[in-house]
Amino acid sequence: MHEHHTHDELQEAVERLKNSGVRITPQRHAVLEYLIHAETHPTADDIYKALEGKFPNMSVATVYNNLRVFREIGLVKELTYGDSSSRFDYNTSKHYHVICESCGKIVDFHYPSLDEVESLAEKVTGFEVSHHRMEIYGTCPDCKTTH
Amino acid sequence: MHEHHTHDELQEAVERLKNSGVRITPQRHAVLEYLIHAETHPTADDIYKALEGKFPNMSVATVYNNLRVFREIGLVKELTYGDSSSRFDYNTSKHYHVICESCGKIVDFHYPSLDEVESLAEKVTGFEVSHHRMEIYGTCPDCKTTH
DNA sequence: TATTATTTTATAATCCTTATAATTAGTTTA
DNA sequence: TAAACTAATTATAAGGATTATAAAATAATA
Repeated sequence: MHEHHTHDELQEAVERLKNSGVRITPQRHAVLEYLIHAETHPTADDIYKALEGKFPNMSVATVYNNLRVFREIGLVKELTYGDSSSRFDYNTSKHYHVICESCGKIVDFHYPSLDEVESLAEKVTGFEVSHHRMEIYGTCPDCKTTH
Repeated sequence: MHEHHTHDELQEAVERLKNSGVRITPQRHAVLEYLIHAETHPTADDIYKALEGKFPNMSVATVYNNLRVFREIGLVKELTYGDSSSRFDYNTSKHYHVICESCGKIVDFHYPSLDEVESLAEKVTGFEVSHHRMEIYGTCPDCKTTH
């Protein structure tokens, strides 16, 4: 999903963590690295299973803890769709998601942020708007042809 | 949230259920009625608690079952935000939601549907788009002043 | 009214996520 | 570098929302 993740991106993220007073442990580093290089939007369990080989003793709680830390710092976004578990997305640039209702595939979709919607919402509701989320649902090319 | 819910709206919904071969039981009727007249976007447990007086023996499973039936027919929309439980919204007209990050209040917000976003997504991703969801987050007037 | 299919109920089970407490391991300071 | 301090990890249990199950009740139909 994220086109080019150079080593620099991981380094940058590590620096940002350090500056926030977060320790860089091997497990934490691995979770972060996995997220940055992920071609998918993994669940906590996906990450846990993927790192099982490298860290046979790692606890699921560690994955959740680290994801929370990353989220609080703003490195990672938590995506809550209808299905059971949250998905996690490394925050590169602002983008939206297109989700296949048949197979669950999630594809990034870049679109200029909907600023006017936000400002109209402020006017109409009196809220002080901070951000918004949007997802688009449909059927992906693979699922269209496969029947 | 929904400005005027005449008796007709409930009747219409009941008809739609009947036409889909769904039986109208007292519990089902009550859940539906509650949703239509709700000023909030209740969770399954909200509904369960609200109907406790009328139906002391009703099971939570019944609430969930009926909400699923309503959702499958399209009468009701399930909203999944970051927090633990889903919220349910009776589908009147298309609208969006503005959510207070401080107190959790949900306010309806009408905006012309983002058709161009959908069609661009189709072009770029090759998906056959069916619909989208959008929520706007911020601080509500009450929470702004109360600080 | 008898039959059939659906719905409700009560309960248990499941799944995801968080809490807890003990242990381990980074980090800092002397 | 070693000691001290603090944070992170682990293993486990607990929590909460939702779903599954099977028996009992109820609605629809003939």
